[in-house]
Amino acid sequence: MSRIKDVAKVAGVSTATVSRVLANHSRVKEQTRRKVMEAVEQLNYRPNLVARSLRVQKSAKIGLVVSDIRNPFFTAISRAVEDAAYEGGYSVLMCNTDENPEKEELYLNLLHDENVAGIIFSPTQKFSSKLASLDISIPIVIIDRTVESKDVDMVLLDNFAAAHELTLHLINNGYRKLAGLFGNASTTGQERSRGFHKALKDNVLSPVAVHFIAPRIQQGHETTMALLKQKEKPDAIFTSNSLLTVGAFRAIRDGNLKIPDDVALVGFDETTWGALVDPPVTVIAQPTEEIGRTATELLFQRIVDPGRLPKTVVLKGQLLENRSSSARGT
Amino acid sequence: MSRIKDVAKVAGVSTATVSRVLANHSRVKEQTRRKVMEAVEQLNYRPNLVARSLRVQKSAKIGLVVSDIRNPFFTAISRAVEDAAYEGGYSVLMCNTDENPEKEELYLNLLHDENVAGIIFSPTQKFSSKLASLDISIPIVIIDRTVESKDVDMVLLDNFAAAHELTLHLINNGYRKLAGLFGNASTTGQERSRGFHKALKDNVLSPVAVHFIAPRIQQGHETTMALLKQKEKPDAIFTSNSLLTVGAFRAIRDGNLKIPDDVALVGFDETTWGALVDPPVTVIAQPTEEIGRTATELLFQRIVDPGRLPKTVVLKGQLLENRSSSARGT
DNA sequence: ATAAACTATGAAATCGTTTTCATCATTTTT
DNA sequence: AAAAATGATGAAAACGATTTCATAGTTTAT
Repeated sequence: MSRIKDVAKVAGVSTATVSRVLANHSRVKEQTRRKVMEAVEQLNYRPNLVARSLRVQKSAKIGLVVSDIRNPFFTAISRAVEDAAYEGGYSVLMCNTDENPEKEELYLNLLHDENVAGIIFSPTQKFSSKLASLDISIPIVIIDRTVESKDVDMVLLDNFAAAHELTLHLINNGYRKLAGLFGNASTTGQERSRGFHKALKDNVLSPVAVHFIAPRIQQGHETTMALLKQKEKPDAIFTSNSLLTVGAFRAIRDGNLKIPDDVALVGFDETTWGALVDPPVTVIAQPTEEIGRTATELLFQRIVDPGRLPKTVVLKGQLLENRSSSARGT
Repeated sequence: MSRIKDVAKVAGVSTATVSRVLANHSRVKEQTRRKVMEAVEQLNYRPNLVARSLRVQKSAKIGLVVSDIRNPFFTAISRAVEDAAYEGGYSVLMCNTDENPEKEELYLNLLHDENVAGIIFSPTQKFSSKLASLDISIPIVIIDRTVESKDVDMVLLDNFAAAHELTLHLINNGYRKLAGLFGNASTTGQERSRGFHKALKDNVLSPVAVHFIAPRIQQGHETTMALLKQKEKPDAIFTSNSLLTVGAFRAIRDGNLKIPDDVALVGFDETTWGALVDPPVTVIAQPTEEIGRTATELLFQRIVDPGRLPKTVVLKGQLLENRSSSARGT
């Protein structure tokens, strides 16, 4: 591996000049520029990014900290962030925290210590309060979940409105005994439950059951199984996250019940499977591509101008009506 | 942010001593150790990883270069690699190449320049020949796909055997007019097609159609649509990748055909949706957790001992029989 | 023709660690 | 008690880039 020193020697100039040619900042005589470029070619020189990062105290990397890589929502986000970052000349360091606050702290510190230019982060609820106290002074954009301190960029779904709309859809289609399954790891679950409750209250209804559980297929399955065995069975199940939806779907099928005749099912996130199963599942689709892109752009803006006032972008979900919640008695 | 210099000053020792205390290598008097640790606590000091990496010319990061993050297979692998790396004290820098050889080269160089300790990589077919010529002298473990130069660690599925078994399963269940859809980006598609052909030949059959296409839902859909319109319709479709399986599944449904009565469908990889749809899809499940773990372990071994002879670990897929390919006339 | 202004370049400092080498203090051996 | 061995520590070099500052060489202004 060749170093800048080697290039300088071959070109017959100082390392400072080589650096200047490559950085393209200050003026260099055309003749020397050519000499240097030739030497660079010849030696196939690439600058050492670690050394550069140490010197300039920054890098062309951004960190992406997601809470569950197996959740298709985050996969889709990752993809969008990756693309947007690549276009901006940045590469992405991706970390999976598994909804574990310890891992969150570890990875945030790690990324900070790696001199990343900024971080896109979906924090657990536990962590959100801690964020302010963390003394990392690098650009951060929060996605998917709110944090308490408002002075940070965020890209969120209007979860309340989305959940409200989804619940209303169920009510309008004739369902009256609704049960809600919400993730307990994020603020998202909280907000969606508020929309759920509001819609019910507006219609003078109360939920048959409400559970805050770990956002895992397994938990969704178990909880739904229990729900379907209880005395007052729900006629519709509202799930706040696609992993819970999978669990619920399986449980309903395992109980030999028909969707939506025996029990309707709705959820969040447009997934491959949600459209392929029978019946296809009604969901609120999140604009993942837009969330990822917006977050990356917001991050870039803040990197360029750390002083700019924090912005919160709230995006709308889109109701995709499907047969899993078609009107009662149809 | 405090530096090692600050810690040294507070503790009243030299930076060398601080470094020694933290590295835990050489001996330090218990009393000084305590002084240093107190200073570290007090200042909340964390070593600058970039500086360390520059000095020791390595880091506790590994690179994971996958070809499509939206493919659940790679998501599952990522998860396993992440976990295994975390346990080993490493963090993972994850890159998505989108089956694009340019991005592959870019990311491989980037990771190299970032001083990663090693790379886990699933190369495109185009790239595999180039790998040997690339002058990056860091530990690499290839996953999922073979490369031409044999002197590198690999973790692979026995694709030939898996495809053979899957094809035989179709034949044994009474299907005779098989069509094959294979990914054209990887060696995996090639090998699976060989297993497919071999099983047919063993039974004195020939395929109705064979297509090598981009491993995308869209392509799988289009190709299957065309297949179902041609004169000699297949009675079973073999897909070599879960994205193609999705596409085929949709196309069959769009054509109002019944699986498996009108046409059977089999594929690779255990996915959420594959088990939930009706009928559930027969697949060869890959041991993703094991692939990811093994790759990480192999990489760790090579990092420790760069001289050890390259190893290729070949894992077996598991046939999960399902109704999408149940015996004809049953 | 001389002074002033500007250009192009190199030497050296710097980023924050780790590690070698030398040194001094302490313990062990004779 | 002197010599030898061992232990603990600090000063300084090293990793490989960027950038400040100084300077020699040119051009422009007087």
